[in-house]
Amino acid sequence: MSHIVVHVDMDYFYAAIEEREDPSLKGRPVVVCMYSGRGEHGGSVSTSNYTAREYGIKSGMPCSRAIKLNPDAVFLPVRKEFYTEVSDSIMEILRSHADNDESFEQISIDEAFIEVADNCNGDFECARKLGEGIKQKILEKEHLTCSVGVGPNKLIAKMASSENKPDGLTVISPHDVKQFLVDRTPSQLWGVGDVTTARLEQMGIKTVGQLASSDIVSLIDAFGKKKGSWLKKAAQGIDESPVRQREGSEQIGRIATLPENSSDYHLIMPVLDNLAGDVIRKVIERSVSFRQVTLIVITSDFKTQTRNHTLQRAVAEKEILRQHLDKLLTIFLEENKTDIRRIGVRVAGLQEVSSQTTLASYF
DNA sequence: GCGAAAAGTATGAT
DNA sequence: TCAAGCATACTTTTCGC
Repeated sequence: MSHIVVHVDMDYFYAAIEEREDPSLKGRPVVVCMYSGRGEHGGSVSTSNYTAREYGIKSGMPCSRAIKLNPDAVFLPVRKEFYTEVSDSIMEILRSHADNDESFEQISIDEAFIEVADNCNGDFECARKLGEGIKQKILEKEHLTCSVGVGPNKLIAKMASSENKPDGLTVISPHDVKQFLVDRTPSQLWGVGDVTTARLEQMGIKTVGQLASSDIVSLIDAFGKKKGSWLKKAAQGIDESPVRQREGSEQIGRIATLPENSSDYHLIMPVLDNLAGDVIRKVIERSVSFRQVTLIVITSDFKTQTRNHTLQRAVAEKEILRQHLDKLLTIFLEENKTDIRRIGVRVAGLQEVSSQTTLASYF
């Protein structure tokens, strides 16, 4: 049987939660910020509610710019752990509507796909009702709205959910896919960002329809084999990637802005040490160990560089992580003169810590 | 010179 | 002009034979 994918996207998630917690915020522009600690307003906008968006305030924008756009807006710092709790509760609802546990895929703190072809016996009208049911349940349980998209694959479902925001529900049946896509801009395709858009424009491709009928060879020429052929298929509404349960992220990282740009080990290492502690905490929580350690450096010219080390065996110890980061940083500072603006840690090559004792006591 | 692993970069969404 | 903190996919380089 063919697929029916439902994509659920929470509306202005962080800001909506803050509104819910403090009803006096409703109707006012609300901006949730990630502060860098550089001056009073240093940082970027994480999420803004729709009232704030009317003033042009949106994700990724410097907070200082948001203030200029509306000095009367309410600015709040992100409370990630709290939002994660709310997210977990919502994901539970979504998971319960999927065909089975394997047919649920959370892709971010506020978005997920579910496959419902079996539950709906291939019927898109049934999927619409299921989507309405999900919206209702989330509203009852968490007092939050979401936008839902239904489509024959993840790509179309994701784009459909963006179609009517906020609090929308859009169903695109296989028959509607071509019309749905043809007049869109390539940037509306999920996976096409600024860089890809600019290159397509250079090639004279301004609509998804044009992309769909453009020459695969020239696309591969410009974007490489994988991305080139993906673009052509996506433009035709074809996406075979399955909805699959993710076991949790493949990497765990933390990054922060230094109090000032610097190349001084004594200023940078303590910051790095704190980040390493955060990472280790998450590692322990997930009960995993890691084999790769990466130092992330963003220099004062905003270029990102990474330095990596692979361990002999997977570990989960703070001291070992610290040691390797220290070495990577020292080498980096020896080889580079540009000041550092932001510093980060990432571990990867994660493996489940097989708790032998637990297993043994179980049997 | 090969395939695999490691290292490093580009990209994207919130 | 001002620019956060994540994760993933992809590409290039190095390693082991």
